[in-house]
Amino acid sequence: MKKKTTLNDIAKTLKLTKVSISKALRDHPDISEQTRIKVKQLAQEMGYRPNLIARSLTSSKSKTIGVVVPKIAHNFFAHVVGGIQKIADKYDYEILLTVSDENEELEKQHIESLVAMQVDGLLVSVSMETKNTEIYQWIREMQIPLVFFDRYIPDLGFNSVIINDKEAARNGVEEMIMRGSKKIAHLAGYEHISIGKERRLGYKDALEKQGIEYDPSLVVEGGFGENSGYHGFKELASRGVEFDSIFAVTFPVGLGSYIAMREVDANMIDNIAMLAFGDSGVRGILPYPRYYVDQPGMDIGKKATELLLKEINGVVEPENKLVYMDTQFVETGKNFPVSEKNLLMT
Amino acid sequence: MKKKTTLNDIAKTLKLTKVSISKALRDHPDISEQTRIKVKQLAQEMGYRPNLIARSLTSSKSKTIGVVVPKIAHNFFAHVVGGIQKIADKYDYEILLTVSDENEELEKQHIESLVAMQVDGLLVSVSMETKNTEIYQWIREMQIPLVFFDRYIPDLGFNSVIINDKEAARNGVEEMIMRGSKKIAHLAGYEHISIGKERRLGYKDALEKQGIEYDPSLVVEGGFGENSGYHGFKELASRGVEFDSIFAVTFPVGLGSYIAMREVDANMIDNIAMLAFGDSGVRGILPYPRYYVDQPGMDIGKKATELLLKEINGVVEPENKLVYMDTQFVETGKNFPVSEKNLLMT
DNA sequence: CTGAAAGCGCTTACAG
DNA sequence: CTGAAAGCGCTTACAG
Repeated sequence: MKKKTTLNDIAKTLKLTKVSISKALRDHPDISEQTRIKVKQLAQEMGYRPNLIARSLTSSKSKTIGVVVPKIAHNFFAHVVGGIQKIADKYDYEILLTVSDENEELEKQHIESLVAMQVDGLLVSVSMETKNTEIYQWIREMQIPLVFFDRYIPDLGFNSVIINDKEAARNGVEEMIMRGSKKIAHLAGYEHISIGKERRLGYKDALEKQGIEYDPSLVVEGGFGENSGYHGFKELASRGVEFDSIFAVTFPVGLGSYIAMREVDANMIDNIAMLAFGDSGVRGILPYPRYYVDQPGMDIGKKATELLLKEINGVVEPENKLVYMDTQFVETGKNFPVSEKNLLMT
Repeated sequence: MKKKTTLNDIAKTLKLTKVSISKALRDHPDISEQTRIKVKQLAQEMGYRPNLIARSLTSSKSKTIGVVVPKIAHNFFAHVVGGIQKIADKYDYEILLTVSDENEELEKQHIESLVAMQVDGLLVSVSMETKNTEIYQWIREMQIPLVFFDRYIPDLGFNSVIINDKEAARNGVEEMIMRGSKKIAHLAGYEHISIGKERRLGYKDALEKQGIEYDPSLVVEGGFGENSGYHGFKELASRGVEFDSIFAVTFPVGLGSYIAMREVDANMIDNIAMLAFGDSGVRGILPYPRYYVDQPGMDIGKKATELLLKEINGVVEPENKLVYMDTQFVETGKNFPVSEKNLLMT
């Protein structure tokens, strides 16, 4: 790499000192109109760009946000990251993006190196493996701003931007029941992860409200990816219990179960109704899931980033607040008519 | 934010100097066994983490890679970013991710600020608006390592990791013809973007090879997003020309055209065969596109990153080399049987 | 209006 | 084996 031109380079050819150059470039009132113009012109000619690393070191602000997502190649998280980007752009922050791949150790390592890189704050969605909260307690002690999104750990003193998982699950399952579902299986997420726990509670609530008895043999617990859905369905099928519908904890789980379903009995596809959290990103075109809870990924990303920036600027205090984003129950091809206004505007 | 402990903090409580601490922590042979142990223990207790910003300033290596993608909430790019991450993790680099949103000006701004942040190298996929190449020439002059992926600008002296767009398009269109397509419309991308130009050339080649006359009224030029597909189809339909098949330059274009198709005549859906570059990420389940060119997003990301790291380490010279990644022609539900081994392993 | 001094947290090269 | 010096590129606070 070629050597970049520095304040000193400009200073020398102008027989001034780097301090004056620094001031001139930042329109400091100290500097006279004419030298300011002269300086800026030369800076331009010499292709000067401030070294932001050096600036960070003096200002102890890096204008950088660290992000940890469990997965990136998944519709929902990709949209969240898109939202984060939009707000970051607006306020002139850059994003250090890391992916935990649902791995607790990787998550911890990434957080540590982001902190070592002096990010001004962190945005994290917890991996499905994470059980040890030490690293987060340390972040809290260090008073490093952090906002959770989608998957959070409660009672650690951090704000979280999430959807109302329990409520949305209850509503979704009730809608299925009103549309004729009688025996609804649940491919559930781990209980120790917020979304797994809450969605399952919503499922139970819906059954109770509709006077249907909760049957544990209709529930299979697992992770949040396609593999879990695939094996979850196989497990379910092997139990020999009857069901006419499935509530999948995430879209990937629904997708995995659908693939398993094809193998077990292709006819099921038309006869088993499926509800999932999240969609494929190809709205209304995919026949599965028949019903889904539309999660506003981009809005979650935006909101979480705005909140984090407020904490960074000391406008908002970190606490255990949960900020809920609205979701929508969608019946494929019905209340989401495919038309121009639903284009993703890309 | 609480003040982090520094080398000096450790030095003081140990009545040593920061230099010795620095050496001790990095296992420099200068330091005696016992003080090394003492230092490390105290560092641990005091929760010391090196300030990577400071280290960057002295070492003039930031261990950071800047990435510019046109879109992030799109299956293909999300997979590419996933691949970039994997390799970055492996070699202990962090990723500064930016999104140009297909906007030339934003792209330029992001590149400038990434350079100002002293990234060790850049990975970029050019926005569909980009016509001015000045910023890239400057990058070249500054000898900052840069590798293009998917969408590149030729003859600027950078290596690019791409698919063989022309070849894959030719092959795909020929496959359609062999399956009975006779009049294939093309929703094409802009000519000034590599993938737009090459895919169109492939389309023409296929027609020629199969003895079908090229008909300009079957080609609509536009961008690479859903909107372009939507309006492209409407334009096509308005021309009153006959066609039995569509070749869409990207998956989003195919999706947009499909939505428009539904509006114009829902029956078309079963009668018009569609070929697109890229898929939905929900392999084999979506009825559209009937045919697609499977683009190995993750592999492209990995390969581009590996190449970039080699340039950063001076092992590979930047030149105008094009590295091609393999693609595969897929007929939905046919040569991509839905089964466990096709799970995305998530 | 311009400059000399000090410092951000670290590393490298040179003394002792 | 330990330390004093110098520097990475910038900014802040204080003199003149």
